[in-house]
Amino acid sequence: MAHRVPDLAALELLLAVARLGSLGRAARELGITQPAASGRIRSMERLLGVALVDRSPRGSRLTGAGALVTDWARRIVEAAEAFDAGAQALRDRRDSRLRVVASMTIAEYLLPGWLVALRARWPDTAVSLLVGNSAVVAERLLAGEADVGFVEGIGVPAGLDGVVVAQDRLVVVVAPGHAWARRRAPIGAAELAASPLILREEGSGTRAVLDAALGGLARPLLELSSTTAVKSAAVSGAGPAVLSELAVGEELAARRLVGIPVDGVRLRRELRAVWPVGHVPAGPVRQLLSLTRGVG
Amino acid sequence: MAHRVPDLAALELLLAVARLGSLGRAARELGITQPAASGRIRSMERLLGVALVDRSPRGSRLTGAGALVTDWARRIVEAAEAFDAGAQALRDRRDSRLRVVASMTIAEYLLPGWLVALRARWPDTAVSLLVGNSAVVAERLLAGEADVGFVEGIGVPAGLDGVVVAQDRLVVVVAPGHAWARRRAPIGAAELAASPLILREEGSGTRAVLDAALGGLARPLLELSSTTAVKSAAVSGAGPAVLSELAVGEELAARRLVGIPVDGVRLRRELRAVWPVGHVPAGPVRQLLSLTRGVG
DNA sequence: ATGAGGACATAACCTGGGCTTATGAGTGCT
DNA sequence: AGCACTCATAAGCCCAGGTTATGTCCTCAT
Repeated sequence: MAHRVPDLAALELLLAVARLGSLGRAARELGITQPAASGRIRSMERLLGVALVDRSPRGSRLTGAGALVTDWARRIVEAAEAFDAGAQALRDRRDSRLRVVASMTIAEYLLPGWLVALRARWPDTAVSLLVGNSAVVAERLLAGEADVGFVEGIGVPAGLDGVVVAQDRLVVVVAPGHAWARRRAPIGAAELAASPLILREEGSGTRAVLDAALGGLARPLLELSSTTAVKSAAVSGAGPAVLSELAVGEELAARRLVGIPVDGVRLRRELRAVWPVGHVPAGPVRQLLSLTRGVG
Repeated sequence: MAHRVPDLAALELLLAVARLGSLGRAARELGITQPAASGRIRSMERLLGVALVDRSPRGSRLTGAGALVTDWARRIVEAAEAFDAGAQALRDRRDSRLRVVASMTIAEYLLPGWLVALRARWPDTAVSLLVGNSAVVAERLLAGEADVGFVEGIGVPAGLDGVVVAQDRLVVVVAPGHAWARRRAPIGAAELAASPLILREEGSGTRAVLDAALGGLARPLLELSSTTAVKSAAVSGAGPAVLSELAVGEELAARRLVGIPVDGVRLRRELRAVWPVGHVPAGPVRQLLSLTRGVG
């Protein structure tokens, strides 16, 4: 698989060429020499079997295929940037200026994007990240070992203040081929509770919200231990699944999964930024919050 | 940037270790030796500055940080698979069994996912891909140079039959900091037509749909020549933008953009699979359609 | 207890991709 | 004409990452 996809450096080079219109300028921007860039693009074209750029004595322009490939490449590079931002935070365990402690869902799906944005606007803010459930978040904040926390759930842990930064909604999804994908009427609470569903295991946050909403009645068709596994099962048509909207945003947009409207069930939960009471967010914390809520 | 992100082979190895629970088995699956896998994981941990797997004499299990990193890595690998599927199709432009011609939006956002699924289920189907507007799609199909086409828009070009495979909806989006992000009431047609918007250039499919819906009245604040540019401008807070839901699914899920409800304007458009009249879809075409509509 | 087997680590060696510098050739502006 | 810009080619160097061969540790079955 990896054999047929150019490496990240090559993809970034391609994006730079697309943006700057010249191999040489792209090379300079990436800190390599022009022949290196030339060779890299050439070997990428050989790998893909498609001409990507039109060279001319006064610059290089993408071919039609090149434009398409560049768009696919951009997806990879963006995912890599999110990875990098998250990894960077994970690496700087202590002694960094902004210490974040967050729940798994937020750390997985939201934080990388925020960190990319944070670094774009305030490149000098060093961020560290710790992952844990609500209890861990509260403990670290109150011990002064973290500057800001993110939790999902109904309330704010004792001793903390907070604001809602996002809504998470659980959604019922099925593969496009499933019978439910063609129904017009929303599903009611009773029917949902009676239907066997693909779910996270008991004890997970997602499962807890669903059980609470239904009154502890969710019937498992499959119980899987990771969000990804649930998603894969649903995509492959095993049955209806209940998942965080955050986890399936891409699948819904691409129609690999279809969302089924639900009626009479409260499947929202708030995602909150939290901090010790009295500690008014300032400095880096405020910067981060401004990105998540758009108040800055 | 690329310096701090492991290469794709390393990320795939990490996913394999997570799945199989053993360095050696993961190595075997990827066709390399155990010491190579061991070294690769080690150098990845050195690069990230975080322990990713717990080695024991009876297997390897992910650490907490490792699980998080693995999830981020999965995003990159999935993007790479889509890239590969698209590139493969582009490469086999000639002499292949399933020749697809599609519009830009579909080729960029939907086809890669379909092709990954197609290859997973029918690995021997060689796919080729050509991109063009509706006229090009019709021309190729009628000339017998393509087996199936995908178009976006209101109707089916003359001489072709088709089915709707997905709905595309134009959405109005703003950055979370924009004033509209906090309004409760939907925007009406008149207000939308009166507001300066970030738009694709005139002549693009997206712009055509918007102009038609508003009666040719859209007021540009910025006119940009690519979907990506419009998206970037909107994310950076330049103003409200109108974009295909497909293009912003990820940004909406991650709350980098906020969708504004619109009232009284028909912003849907159908995405259709098309073929020459009389040509009942069969073989590979039918396989592909079964993935897009879930009827197979 | 003791030996077999699996899993990971270490060591020594080898190969090739990708970088660099140096240079040539085509185009257009002044 | 000549400068300034583009990209291509050639020759040489370096090291990341692979391989084979071995060592250590644990567990399980005889």
